[in-house]
Amino acid sequence: MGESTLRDVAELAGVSPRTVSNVVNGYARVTDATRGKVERAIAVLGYRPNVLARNLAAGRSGQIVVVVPYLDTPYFAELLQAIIPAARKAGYNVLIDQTDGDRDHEAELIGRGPRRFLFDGMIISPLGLSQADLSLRDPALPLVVLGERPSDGTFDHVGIDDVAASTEAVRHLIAIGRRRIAAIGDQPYPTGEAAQLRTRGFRAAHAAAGLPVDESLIISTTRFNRVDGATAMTALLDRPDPPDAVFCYSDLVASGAIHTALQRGLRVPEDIAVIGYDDIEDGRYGRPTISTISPDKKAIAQLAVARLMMRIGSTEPVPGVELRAAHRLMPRQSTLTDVSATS
Amino acid sequence: MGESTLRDVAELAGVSPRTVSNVVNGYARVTDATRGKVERAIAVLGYRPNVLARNLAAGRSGQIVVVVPYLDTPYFAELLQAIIPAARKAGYNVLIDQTDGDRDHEAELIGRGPRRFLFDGMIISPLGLSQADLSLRDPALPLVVLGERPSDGTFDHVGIDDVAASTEAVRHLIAIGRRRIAAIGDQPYPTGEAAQLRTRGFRAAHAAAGLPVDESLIISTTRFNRVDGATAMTALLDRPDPPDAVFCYSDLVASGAIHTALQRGLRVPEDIAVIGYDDIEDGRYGRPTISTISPDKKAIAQLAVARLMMRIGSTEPVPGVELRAAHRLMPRQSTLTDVSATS
DNA sequence: AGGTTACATTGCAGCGCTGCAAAGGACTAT
DNA sequence: ATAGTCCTTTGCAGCGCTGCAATGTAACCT
Repeated sequence: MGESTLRDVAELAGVSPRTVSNVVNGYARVTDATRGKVERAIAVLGYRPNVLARNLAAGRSGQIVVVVPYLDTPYFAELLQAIIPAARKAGYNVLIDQTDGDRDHEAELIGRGPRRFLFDGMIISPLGLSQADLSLRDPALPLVVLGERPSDGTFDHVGIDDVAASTEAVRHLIAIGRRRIAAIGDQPYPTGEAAQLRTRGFRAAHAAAGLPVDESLIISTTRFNRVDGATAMTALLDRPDPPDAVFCYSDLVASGAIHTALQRGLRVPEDIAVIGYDDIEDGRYGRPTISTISPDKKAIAQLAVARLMMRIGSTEPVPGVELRAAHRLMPRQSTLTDVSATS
Repeated sequence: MGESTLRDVAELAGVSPRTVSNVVNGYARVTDATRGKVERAIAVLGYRPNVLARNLAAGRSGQIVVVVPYLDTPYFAELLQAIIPAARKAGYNVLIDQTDGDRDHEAELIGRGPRRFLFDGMIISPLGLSQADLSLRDPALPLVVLGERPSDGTFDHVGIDDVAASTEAVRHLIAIGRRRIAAIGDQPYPTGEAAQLRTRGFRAAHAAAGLPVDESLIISTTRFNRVDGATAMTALLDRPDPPDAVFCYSDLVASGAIHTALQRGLRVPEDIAVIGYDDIEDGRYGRPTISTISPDKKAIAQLAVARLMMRIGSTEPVPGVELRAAHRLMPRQSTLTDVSATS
């Protein structure tokens, strides 16, 4: 059996193709009798609508694209897991694009590329793109930005309050009695805005507690992964005056840092407490479990998708908004010795 | 400016729409003069072809879908990185689908779902699907299977020689003088075929060296990740007679196992040697670097894409073939003490 | 020169569906 | 009985492109 079309169904059901279309789309008022006939015909023929034709006729692709720097970074993988069902529910298929954080690749995607027809809108987590670059985009592209690139007023931005979250993380370290606190993950250059916000929180928590900040304990990294954490931790522990706690800008960094500490025979958290950021699944199962800042990924996904749908649906330009999802401090074994319940 | 169409370009260039189409597609013989005119018009109008319309007219979607159980598993992420460019080069866009290893989800994808129109073919790495399930698929779907589900003759299968690779891995452990070798990752049930092949290699290497296999050293796991490795290693080290080497069925498992060993104050590889499988990037940068079996991911990707293109292009049913990509043993620090060059 | 070949270019029809607006039919109000 | 109202169903045209086969024209052959 070849594929049957709307017309075939219409013929078999004895109605017009348009009516079949109405039934298929749950449109308008269709009498139960008609609906029954059509549905029976659909079942008999095994008809399924041709998405391609539908999209061409409707002038949309029915797909959105989610652009992330790295696919194998658990945080993005988990975020995608939240975005995909949200988009499906809204009737959209999700394309995934990995950019490796490459500026040109990202720029091409938000520009007027030929692939533009494949998606109706984009959710992007930029890495290489600077604030200025973002404004050079195709203005006709409905866009929602994740992470830390505040909106220029023409697109939406969804994120958590990084400064507040970071402040909480460091405040937690102070609360458990640590005084020499290091930070791993600063990125003191234009595209490192996300990192800089965390550094601001780091400072803010110190200020609030009346503690001085030892600038030499703020370690920069180019990425946020295990190796970076391990390397930075090695440098910290090689010092004559190592820290007694570390605030890592991602759970992967924390994981690498803990690994190094353990390898050196240090106890975590007794000798050195570690807190991460992102609340990735791995951190909930390792030993020790990793204390972290848990962004509400589901909320981020839903906000992003909802805004994007709105933008896609609207003909007028929509002013950009800043949306904040919730976050929670999750104390676990890497900062507490008496944690029984984890998760 | 709204989007301009083929017709607009044709009008401006003073040729027929069909000629513009020919130029755009690099088709047929077009005189340089005509091509020049058309290209100039395209540039002036900023024309880009509407992929949707093209696909509808051509009766294809221009997309293939790659189905993997987990997106955040580095092996799959890296494989995807190889597949995507290969598919793009062949003029196809890649959709990515994660199934969580869920049988029903996988079954739906290879069946006659409504999303079928979104892709012309599928590359799937099944996990929940049994051999029998695979044969229940939509026969009209061009399909290439990765991993260990040998072809039933109607689809292609691309993989490496798991038995041979596993044998090499264990032979390596024997060659460096180990005699009590454990295996972590067996899955003695129908969908665990991949794991079972590795266990076969494990046995084969023992047999070839005239060593007995201690069955109690073969540890089963449900998945292949860090936590599984850590848990299994804990069990092994708690024994009165712990092994002096471990063959892990993935690098993630190896990573978890090494983590546990180090945490217990053991030296790797001196006290216990560990070898993994997959050659993921993380294993090349950790401490110690992880010895592993490196499947030629690029070759796997290229073979899979090439076969799929062939299937898509062919109208006749194509008999399924078994394709083997190369693999290499990569000795690194976790099995050798004097390794200087890693990679 | 007449006929053939070769090639660049074109026209037609339609992929399968939807937007729009009108037609048809049943029913109510006067 | 006639006009008006409401709701279901329909027809038309076309989204932008390509497959196919045909057209026209220039170059070639004998």
